[in-house]
Amino acid sequence: MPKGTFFNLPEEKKERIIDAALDEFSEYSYFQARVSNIVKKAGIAKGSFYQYFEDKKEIFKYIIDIMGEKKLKYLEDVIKKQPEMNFFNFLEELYKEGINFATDHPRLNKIGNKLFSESNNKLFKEIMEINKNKSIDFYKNILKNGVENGEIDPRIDINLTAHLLTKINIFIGELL
Amino acid sequence: MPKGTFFNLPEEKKERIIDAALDEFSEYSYFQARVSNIVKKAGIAKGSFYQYFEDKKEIFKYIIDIMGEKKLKYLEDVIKKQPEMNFFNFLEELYKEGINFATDHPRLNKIGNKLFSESNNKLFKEIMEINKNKSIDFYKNILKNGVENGEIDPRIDINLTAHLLTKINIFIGELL
Amino acid sequence: MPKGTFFNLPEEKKERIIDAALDEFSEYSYFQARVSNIVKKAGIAKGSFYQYFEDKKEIFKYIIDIMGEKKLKYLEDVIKKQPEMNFFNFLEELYKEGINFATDHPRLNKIGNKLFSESNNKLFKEIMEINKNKSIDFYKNILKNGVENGEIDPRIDINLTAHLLTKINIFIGELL
Amino acid sequence: MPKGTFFNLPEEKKERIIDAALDEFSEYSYFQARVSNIVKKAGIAKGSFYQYFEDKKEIFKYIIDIMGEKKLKYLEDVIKKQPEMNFFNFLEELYKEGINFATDHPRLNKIGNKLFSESNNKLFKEIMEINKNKSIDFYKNILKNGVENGEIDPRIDINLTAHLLTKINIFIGELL
DNA sequence: CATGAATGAGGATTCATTCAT
DNA sequence: TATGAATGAATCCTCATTCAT
Repeated sequence: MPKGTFFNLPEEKKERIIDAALDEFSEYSYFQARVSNIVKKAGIAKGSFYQYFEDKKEIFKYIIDIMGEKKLKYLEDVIKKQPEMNFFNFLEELYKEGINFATDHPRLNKIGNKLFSESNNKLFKEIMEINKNKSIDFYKNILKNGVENGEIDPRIDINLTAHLLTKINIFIGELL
Repeated sequence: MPKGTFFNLPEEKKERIIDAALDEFSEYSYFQARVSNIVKKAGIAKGSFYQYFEDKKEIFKYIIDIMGEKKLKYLEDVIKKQPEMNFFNFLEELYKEGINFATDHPRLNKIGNKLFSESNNKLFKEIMEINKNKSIDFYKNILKNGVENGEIDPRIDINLTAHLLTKINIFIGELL
Repeated sequence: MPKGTFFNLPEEKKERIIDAALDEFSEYSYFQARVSNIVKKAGIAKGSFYQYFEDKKEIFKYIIDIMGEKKLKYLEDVIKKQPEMNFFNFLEELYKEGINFATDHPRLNKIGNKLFSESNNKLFKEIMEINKNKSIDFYKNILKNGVENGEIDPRIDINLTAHLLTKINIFIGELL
Repeated sequence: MPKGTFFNLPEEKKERIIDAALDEFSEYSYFQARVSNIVKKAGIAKGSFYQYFEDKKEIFKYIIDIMGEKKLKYLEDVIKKQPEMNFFNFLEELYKEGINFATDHPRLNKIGNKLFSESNNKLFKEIMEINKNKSIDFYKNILKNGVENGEIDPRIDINLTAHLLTKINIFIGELL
């Protein structure tokens, strides 16, 4: 999370900074992304950057957080309606909203795609402090429900399928 | 292409170098990969490296080339038999061999996957001097054939479909 | 000396600031000490700090001044009684009070110790604009008296001895 | 310890670098010392510095090591003769050699003095990874011997006395 | 051809101080 | 007077590439 100083900033400035970071991180991988590019694009001093964020890692994680929240907003309505739907309709709706998200937020989509492909990197795991993948967990849950409701063949490998569904998600995102 | 000096090297040494590069580029992205790691693993001097290769870019492209050739070997037989097959059998065989390749050459497979995900990067395009994708061109060709033979609906968007088939290829590679 | 604004401050605030500076300078050397730590501990704004003090140098010198005054208070009574004492009793009393001071004001004692060890540093001398040491001068004076009174062998090197007595002072301070 | 590359350097260059480091660390505290000053004085490129030493910490520790070894050479002969001497003669000889060391190596002496005064600093302990002080341990040992031989009153506090003897050592060093 | 030392541009980060309100 | 955001020079360190032997 950014430091308090960041949140005290006028809305316009915060947006300029986030926008600059989105530009940078959607174009370059975390390691290729340059703090100096972000501050240049945002029109702030280098020193200021470090008053808002602990380090490069922090702004990156913040951008990922924003992505998570934004995506959740798209999926929320679908998720609420889950009880009324069968598994396959639900999946369909989920993907549809995923596509909407990617269309509306192309830079976040790009970042998300990179994220997955970098997530195997040892150093990267350290940076993100992520061990398990939220997305995979999400699918595991709904798969389990599907099995319990008798909509899904209980012989499937839930773990593998969740992994697969996540990959398909990414796959679709990359097509956009 | 490596300099002449590289090809004059004893087979064993060349292999050691390629092996080291494979290790490095399959573990790290092009930008994260370190020349010094490669020379250390290969057990050669830094100066020697630059007598074999113009720069980091060059060895990377060379590895990609090797990958292309190796993959081609897997597909060659299938491609030869294309005239005797209908489009969909052909596709099936193609994928099967693709899977064989990925299984036999896990490091090359990893590099190939990374390649695709980095290929959007402006800087990366410059590095690779690649604008068009060989794989996509390949699928375009066989799609065109399919259309001509009446096996494929001529209303499909060949470009898009070729793109899609390539992605599916990558997608499968990532699952392995 | 602090700016006028500092002295206009309510007593309680002034003390908070001095206390924070004492904490910082007793824990860290002048160069390791951070203005931002002082303002944080004092609970004032950074801008305010620079309305009270010209710069870091100034608050440091001010702390040193306070130390000098406080120490003087301890020694004053002894000094007054100097005429009635012989040199060696006087010295003894001086050291006794020095120990009392160090015990009562551990942070100032720490700062004083550091001061001496840094005082050789070229940059530091510039900061302190000190070339001669008050303490040494003080001992020179009483040594001269001692010689005049016939209590001390006139063949001693007054300069050297004054230096030595100062060092012994520090030495004792460091033991506490 | 420096990297191998440092030891491969021609004697003259190694000396130039050590000399530059001695200059810097004897004038400035570890934190004030600047790598850029060292390389400038040594006449080497910044990048070269980092091929010889992992970081600033490492060259500092190396200088400390050199100091330890050099000092040991001075004390070695005295220590060998310990069995033939009584405790107080031994101590005297030890101090004499300590003075010789300080006179012959004024910069190392300065660094040693600083070392002790900084050794209380939390950050500094981390840098040095020193928890117990070699010097104090050394004195504890010879004190124990003295007690066993009946030369020293067994009622003394060995710990405290060792500490005191070390301080006196430093004290003398600072006088030179 | 082989070697490994030399180089320096460029990166992230720190912090005293200034500025605008 | 009080505030805290803004600044940028200065710091340590990295690494692809060049150079001299």
